[in-house]
Amino acid sequence: MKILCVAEKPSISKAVAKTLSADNTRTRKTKAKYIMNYDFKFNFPGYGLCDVTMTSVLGHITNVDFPPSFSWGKCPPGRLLEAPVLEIVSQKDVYGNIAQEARNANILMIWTDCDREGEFIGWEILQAARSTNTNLTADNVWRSQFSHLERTHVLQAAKNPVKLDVNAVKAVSCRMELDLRVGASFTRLLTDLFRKSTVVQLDKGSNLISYGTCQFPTLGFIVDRYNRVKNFVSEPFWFLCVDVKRDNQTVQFTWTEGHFFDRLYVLLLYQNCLKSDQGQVTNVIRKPTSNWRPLPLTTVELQKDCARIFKMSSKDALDAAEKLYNKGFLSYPRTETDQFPATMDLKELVQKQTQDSRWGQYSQSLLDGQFKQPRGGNRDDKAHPPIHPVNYVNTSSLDNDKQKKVYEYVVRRFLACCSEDAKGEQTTVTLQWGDENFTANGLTVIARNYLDIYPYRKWESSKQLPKFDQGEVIKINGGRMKDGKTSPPSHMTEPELIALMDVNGIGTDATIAEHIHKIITRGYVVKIKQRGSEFIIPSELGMGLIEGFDRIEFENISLSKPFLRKRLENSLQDIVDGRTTKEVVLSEVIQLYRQAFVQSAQNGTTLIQACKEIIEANKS
DNA sequence: GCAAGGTC
Repeated sequence: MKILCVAEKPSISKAVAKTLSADNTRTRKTKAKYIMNYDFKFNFPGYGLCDVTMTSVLGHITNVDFPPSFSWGKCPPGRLLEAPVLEIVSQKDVYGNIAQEARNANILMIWTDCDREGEFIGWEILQAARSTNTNLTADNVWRSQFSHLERTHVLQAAKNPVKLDVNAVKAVSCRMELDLRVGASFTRLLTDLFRKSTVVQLDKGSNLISYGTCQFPTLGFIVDRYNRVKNFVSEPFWFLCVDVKRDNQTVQFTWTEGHFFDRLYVLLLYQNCLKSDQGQVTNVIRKPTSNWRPLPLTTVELQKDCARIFKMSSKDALDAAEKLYNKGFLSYPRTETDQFPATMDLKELVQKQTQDSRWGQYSQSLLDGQFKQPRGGNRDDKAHPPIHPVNYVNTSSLDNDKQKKVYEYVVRRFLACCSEDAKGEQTTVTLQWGDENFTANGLTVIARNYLDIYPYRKWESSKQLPKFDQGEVIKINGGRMKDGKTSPPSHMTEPELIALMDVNGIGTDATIAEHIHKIITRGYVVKIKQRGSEFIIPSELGMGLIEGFDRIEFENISLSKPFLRKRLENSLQDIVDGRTTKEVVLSEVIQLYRQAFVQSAQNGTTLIQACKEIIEANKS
C-alpha cells in the first residue's frame, strides 16, 4: 500500500514525518520552494505497513476569479455580483507536486490544520491528487485530526482519521465567492466614480478606491472614534470626598456613589453630611488578593501587547514572530487558542530556557518546584496550541531588533504562564459620614511570583494605610464637595483597533494586521504621533467614504459597520452545522449587496459630495 | 488592476 500524506505547511509535514517514521525518513527536494517530500514506512491500522510519502502545500493552492471577459472595463461592475466564477490554480508547482506524488498512491491522507480553511485546503489537495489519479475517491481519502504536534497525539491522529467535512468546505467556498464578488464590484464602482471626479487626487497612493468586507468595517471603527473625539462635549460633574489626616499622612476616602451631573443634588447630600462633624469607621476588611498570571498567548494578544509595550505595529509583530517560527525558535504564531493541551510537556520547554543569563535562573526555580500548570482560557481553534518558545536562542545573536523583543516577550510570557499568581493583601476601610459611605484602599504585595519574570505588568504595593479600628469615631474636617469634568476619549490606538476587530469577527488571527496595513496603503487612514503615543486617524478620503455611505439610506445593510460580516460569520457556521446551505446563504447575501450596489451607483454624487464637504471643512 | 483567506 502506498499512502500520500499532505499537510498545510512544510513545518507540519516535517514534524509529522519525523514522528511517524521514528526519525527515519528519506528526503526529496521538489520544484516548489520550501516544500520537501519525505518517504518512510508506517503501520496504519487496516492497511498494515505502508510506503508513505509525506509532503505539504503552502496554504491555499487555488483561488477564485472571473473569466477574462469580465475583467476590468469589459463589463459593468454590477455584473460581477452574478458573473461566473472560476477556480484557478494559483500555485502551479505546489499543485504539480501533489499531482505527481498522487499518481501511484492508493490512499490520500489529509493533514491540514483542523479549522475551516484547513478543511477547504484539504479539498483543494484532493482535486490536485485526483487530476492524475481518479482512483482516489471517498472510500480511500482520509483526514487526520490533530491540534498540536506532541508525539502521542500525532500517532493517535494517524490511526483514527475521519472523512473530509464537506459542509466546512462549502462554507469556505461561500465566503470566497462572496468576498470576491462584493470586493471586486464595489472596488470597480468606487474607483471609476472617483476617477471621474477631481475631488480626490488618485494618482498618489494606491490609485484605487477599494472596498472589502473587512476593510470598510475596520475603517468605520477608526472614523467612528475620530468623530467621537472631535464632537466630544465635556460635561461637568460633582462628587464628595473626605480627607483624613493620621500619622502625618493624608488618607483620601472616595465616595462610593462616584459622581453626579446634577450639582444641586450633590450639594443637598453634602449639606446633609455637614450636619455632623463626626464620621464613623464602619468596616475594616483585610483580605488576601491575587494578581493573576497571564493566559497562554494568542496571536491577537501578542499583537496587542507588542503595540502597547514596544509600540510595534501589529504587522511588524506578526512578521517578527513568523521569522522566529521559521528559524525554529517559536511555535506557530497564528493561533486563537489560549489553553495548553494537558498532555504537553511544558517543563521540557522551560528547561531549554535555563541557559539564559536573564531568565535562566528563574526558569530553573520553576523546575525546582515552583512550576504551575498554566491557566486555561476559553478559546480553542482546534488547530494550534498557544504561542510558546520551542527552542532557546540567545537574543544577542538575533540581528533584528524586533525579533529580539518578540522572542523575549514570548519567553517571559510563557514562563509567567507556568508560574504562581502574585499574592497580596488588600485593606479596605469604610467610613460613614452622615448617610454617605466612603472607602480607602491599601494594597500590600506579599509575593511577586510571576511578576518577577514579567515586567510588562505593574502591580505594586500602595502606601501603607495607617491603622483604623472598626467602630472608631473620627472628627471630620476634610469633607468636601468637588467638581470635575468628563474628558474626551483618545484617538484609536492599534491595540484597541485589533481588539475591536477581534470581538466583531473582522478578519482572523492571520489577517487582522493585513487589513490595517491595507487601509493605510489605500490612503484611508494615517498613523500619527501625539505626546509619544501612536494613534490611527482617518484621512479626508477615509472620512468621506464612510460619511458618504452613511448618508445613503440602505435597507437592512450598512456598508461601513461590522454587523454584516458578523452575520456572515454566523451563516457560515450554520452551513458547517448543516442548518443551511451555501446556495441559500449566497443568494440571500448577494441580494442584500445588490440592493446596496444599485443604491450606491445611483447616489455616486452623495459619496463625492461627502468627501468634498469634509475637505472643505478642513480648509476653513 | 478588484477581496479575504491560507503560507513563505
